[in-house]
Amino acid sequence: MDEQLKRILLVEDDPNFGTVLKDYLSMNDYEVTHAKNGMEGFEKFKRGDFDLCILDVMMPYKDGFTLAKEIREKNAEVPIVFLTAKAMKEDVLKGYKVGADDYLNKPFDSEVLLMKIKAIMQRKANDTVADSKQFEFKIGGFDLNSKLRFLTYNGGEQVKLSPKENELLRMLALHENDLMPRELALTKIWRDDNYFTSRSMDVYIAKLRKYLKLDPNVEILNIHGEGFRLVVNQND
Amino acid sequence: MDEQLKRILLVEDDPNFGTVLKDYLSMNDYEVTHAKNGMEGFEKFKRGDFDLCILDVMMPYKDGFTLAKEIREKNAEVPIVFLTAKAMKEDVLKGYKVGADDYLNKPFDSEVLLMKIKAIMQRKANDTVADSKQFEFKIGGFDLNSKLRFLTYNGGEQVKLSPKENELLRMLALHENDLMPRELALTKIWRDDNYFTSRSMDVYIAKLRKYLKLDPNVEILNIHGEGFRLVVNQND
DNA sequence: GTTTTTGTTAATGTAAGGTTAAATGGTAAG
DNA sequence: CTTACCATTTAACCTTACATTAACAAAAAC
Repeated sequence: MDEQLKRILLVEDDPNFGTVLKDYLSMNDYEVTHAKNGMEGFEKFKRGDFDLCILDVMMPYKDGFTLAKEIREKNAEVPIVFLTAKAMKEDVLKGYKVGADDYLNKPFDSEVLLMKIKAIMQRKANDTVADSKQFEFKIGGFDLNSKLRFLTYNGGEQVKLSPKENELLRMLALHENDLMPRELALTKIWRDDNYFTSRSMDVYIAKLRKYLKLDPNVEILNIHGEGFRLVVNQND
Repeated sequence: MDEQLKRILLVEDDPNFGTVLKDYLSMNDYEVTHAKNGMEGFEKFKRGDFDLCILDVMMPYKDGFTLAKEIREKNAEVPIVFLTAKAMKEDVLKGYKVGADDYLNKPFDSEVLLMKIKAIMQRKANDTVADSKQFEFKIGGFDLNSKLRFLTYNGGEQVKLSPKENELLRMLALHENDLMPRELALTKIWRDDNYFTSRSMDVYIAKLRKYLKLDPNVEILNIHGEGFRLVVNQND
């Protein structure tokens, strides 16, 4: 699998500071989603798949702590960093109680932020068993090499797969004969769950079905409203 | 099984406040049923299946306490939260005596309400053994896979089931050879008990009977005015 | 025997999924 | 700088799946 860009959710209501910070992080090879308030932040969090959340503490409607708590309920793993203007001790305590991974006082040195981000990502990378590391699959008569992105049928011709084709087929293979929820592929591969990504996914399902037609025992079934199922019949 | 939306019954006679609150909760991903007085509240409670009740204490004809008592008679589990304008101590006591889970004084911070709701739902989620987790059933010669929604007869052809077919058959299977009350399926699956949902359920019973005809030892019997019974005869 | 409940089939409306082609956007070659 | 190519998204349109409602028949209760 190619190195995915690390994704950061930045929730910051100050438009100037937020934009500057977003640009700075983008320039340093992070993919940044910027939400302008707590509500928006939570919505975006639910729809995406983030490696780190940076939350401003002081926000108008929903403060950073409340947001952090909501995020923690959905996901116990994702690292959270708080930004705060004033360094009040009780706030810091509150933050760590909610499961903060770090704390930064505004104004802060942007390089310090980068280093901290790097450190946090690495720390997490180690103790995360991470989404299965399996990259080779036997699917009926096919062999999928997900690292090199190709599919072979009975040792014959290799079909090259595009990145999306590859990841989608891999995710189906990880759930062989079982349900692969639509939502899972959308949040993990497309990193967004909406009408258009869903349409896009259908296009890719069609492409995969075309490839898999070679083996009549392999098919991708739809489970209406739930997702897809890669089934392999053994009628040998 | 997919995450069901949590359902809230809101009983509040003030139309303005009620509507605003309903909208606010809806925006936060709750499915809200709004009743404008105690009578209506009780009717709707009986017909639906709610995860939480929010009751205004001061209501014209039937006050919140009386309503709460009636609700408790029907269901000892469902969490109840009272809304009250004045914070009179004896009222609070009365509320807890009726089995309140929490108390909120108007005007209240809407975020506080959200947090309390979440906390209560979680608390309940833990001590609820939750509706059976069984998803595979043997019904005479049939195998029902309720997660992937299909029915197999003697290991042969698979029939795909629609979500409603699947849930209904699963509920029948959970009560195999016993009465499955009409009302149970309607409140649990259709989440509403009225003439039309009842007719709809009959339609689904007919569909299931068609599927089950393959095995002469399996049938769905009606118990007039009560419900249905999935019987498996062992005349081997 | 009349009313209520249930059985069954068909009609309707809506949402989800399937398919194809064109638009977009990035990247490498010319 | 322009062109050509590729992966992906967007758009349009079509098909299928599903749930509800209607309409009428049959059975049970009263």
